[in-house]
Amino acid sequence: MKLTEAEWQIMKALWEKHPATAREIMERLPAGVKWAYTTIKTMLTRLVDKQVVSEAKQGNTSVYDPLISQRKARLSAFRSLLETAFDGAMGPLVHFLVEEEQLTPKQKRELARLVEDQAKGETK
Amino acid sequence: MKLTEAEWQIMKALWEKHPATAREIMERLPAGVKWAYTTIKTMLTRLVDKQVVSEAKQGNTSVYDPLISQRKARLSAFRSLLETAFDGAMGPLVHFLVEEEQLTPKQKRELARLVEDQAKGETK
DNA sequence: AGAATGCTACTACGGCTGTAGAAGGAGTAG
DNA sequence: CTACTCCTTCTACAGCCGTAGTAGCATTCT
Repeated sequence: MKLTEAEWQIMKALWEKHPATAREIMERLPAGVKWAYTTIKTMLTRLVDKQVVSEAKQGNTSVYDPLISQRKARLSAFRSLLETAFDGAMGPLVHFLVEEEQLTPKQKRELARLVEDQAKGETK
Repeated sequence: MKLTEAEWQIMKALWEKHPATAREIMERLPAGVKWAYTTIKTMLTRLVDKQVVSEAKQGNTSVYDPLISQRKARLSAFRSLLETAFDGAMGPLVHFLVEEEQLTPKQKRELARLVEDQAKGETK
């Protein structure tokens, strides 16, 4: 399921600690983000509609839980980028990553190490 | 500048060969994509408004050119993903990439090689 | 000249997004 | 009982996106 930019904000707050009420989510949003309470409610409702979040009543208050993991959401966002911007192939992305100064030397070394570790584990 | 999914299709066709007319772009779209000619014109107009494409008259026909490179568009899309889905940090993304089976063994080796090459060139 | 073709500019329209206000029920402090 | 506070649901609205139709002007075939 595709999340919008604003929805990611909500979801991040929710993944961080859940279940959570709308108010708790509001408090956990990044400092810069100042949405009205009802804005958050609206987005939560939409997320529930999208089946990305579940809603349960606790007294008169709704309590929300993520229905998809951050991992899954990331995967989906990543795939989408790959698809639209890199012809769906890792090749161009890898190339881009390495070429575009996207990595600090440290990250490059870390990446190299991680990749090597993984590569080693595989049958050729 | 942020491109939408549909705009990426147009842009890809345009990067492939340009300058190009709307009709040429139409012909160069992936087989699956069947947009009306005017749809393409509309999107081109919007891209011109967004200053992502330039338009020049050749007789009574418009000829379009990309104003941003594919590299730059990719960079921007990539940054946006990084920002919204990976907390703006390469660390989580790298981790994700290596963990999530996003790479075939071959790609991992290639990535490792590329990364090493780059890492070598740098002052530690 | 008349008809067909091709291009342009303008208009449209439903759905999604960001952002919220308003109204109303319920618990709580006085 | 009354006022305040908090939560909920409904409604709104502008802007962007996907997708195109229509009308009008120029060129070209017959």
